[in-house]
Amino acid sequence: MLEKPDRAIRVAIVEDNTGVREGLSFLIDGSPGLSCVGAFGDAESFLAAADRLRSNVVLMDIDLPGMSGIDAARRLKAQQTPSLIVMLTVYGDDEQIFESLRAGACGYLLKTTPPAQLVDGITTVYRGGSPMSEAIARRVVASFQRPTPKDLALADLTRREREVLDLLSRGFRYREIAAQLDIGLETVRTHIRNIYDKLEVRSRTEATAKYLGGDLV
Amino acid sequence: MLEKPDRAIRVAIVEDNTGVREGLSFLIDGSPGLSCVGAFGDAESFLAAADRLRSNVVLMDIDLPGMSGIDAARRLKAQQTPSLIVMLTVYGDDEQIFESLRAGACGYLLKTTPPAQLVDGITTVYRGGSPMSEAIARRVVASFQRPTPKDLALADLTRREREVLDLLSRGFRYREIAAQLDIGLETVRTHIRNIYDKLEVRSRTEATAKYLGGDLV
DNA sequence: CCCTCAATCCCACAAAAGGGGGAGGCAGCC
DNA sequence: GGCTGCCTCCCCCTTTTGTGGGATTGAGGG
Repeated sequence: MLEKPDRAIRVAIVEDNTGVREGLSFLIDGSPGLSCVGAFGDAESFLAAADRLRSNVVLMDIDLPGMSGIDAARRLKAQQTPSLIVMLTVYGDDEQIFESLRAGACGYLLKTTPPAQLVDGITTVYRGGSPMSEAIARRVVASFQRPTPKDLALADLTRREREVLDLLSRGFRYREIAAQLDIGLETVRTHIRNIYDKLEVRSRTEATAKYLGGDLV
Repeated sequence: MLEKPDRAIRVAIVEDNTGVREGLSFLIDGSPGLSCVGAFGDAESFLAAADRLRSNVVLMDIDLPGMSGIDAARRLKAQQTPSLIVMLTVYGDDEQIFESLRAGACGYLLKTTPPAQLVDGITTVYRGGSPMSEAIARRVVASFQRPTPKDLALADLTRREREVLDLLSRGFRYREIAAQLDIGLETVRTHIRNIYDKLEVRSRTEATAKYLGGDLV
């Protein structure tokens, strides 16, 4: 039952707007090397069909009637189906970007993406890349940069204290830290007390949270 | 003192290999809209000159004699100079990628990047994007996805145990956890023992690392 | 009814961590 | 020469954790 050339990248579409959906389907089938193997108006019907589709790439809208595209991505990942998911949406707010990536999306394109770049994005994700609209990529990258409230406090730490804190946050015991730095256990304790003073914390876990910038508490 | 057209993107290069450095300089000056305003063989001399360069984009090698490109990026960010930093290196290991991004890099390109895409990357980062080689982008995106080895172990935890683990990972003491859950201290201890058993860890920090999916150790 | 399991609590002991104090050596600075 | 900051180590003590054994209740299933 071959309807399409076998080597083409099998693309599925989940998009509730009929016009957009058909436009995408048309674009994909009109692109050499790409084949649209399914187009769905909601996440539920897509998930129901996902198994037999054997799609390589899924273009997923986020704002769908019923289940959201993000939840759909999560479900798809939970299944055995190893599709590459590219979110295709009008929203570019941090919340949805990071939720999507956590849910397993490999790419994130805005609907303003020109057709040629959309096609390029599909081949890119299939090649092992992660297509993202420019502004999206910047936000993703920016998320790695510590907002630096911690850097201020951490800036007061001496070199040695930083070393100790680093090891401390990795879970090493005092004696293990002492061994690694080749100093005495009491010295480690002194450093740690000074670190706690400067960071205004009272335990290893709190210090780790501050060090890693994770505002856990 | 205008040596170059004023509207060109001012690009600085930090790269210890002379041949590569000159090649990059040549490429940039030969690209319309780009101007190489400085090329340095080490981080120190670049940082010393950074103020007067007024570069918009810095192409930064990582493996340099003396200070590493990552440290240089950190320093540059610490200065007031608001240059956009694009790492350009042969290394693509996770450690260096994420350290670079944390240090403030806005892009990460491998040296295998073709000249045309390199030029494109410079304009992209100047436009507000974050150029990354395909494999790099995928790693960055993948870092958001909980590797889910933890989910498997975590799946065995009971509802109560999850609650305790969550509080435990936030640094609360046993008695504080007990108070919040309105149970006895001994019960908390029992839960924690069971959690440690199931997660196969022996300390709070290890449990936290597994819970947060952060492979700290 | 018996069994399992989650959830609760208890005792005891050892190891680790946290908090107070003090102190010496050494480098750099005024 | 004094002063300061960093690194180093020591004492004593309390609190918190980790580990070993238990036990009881209640819900749910075979």
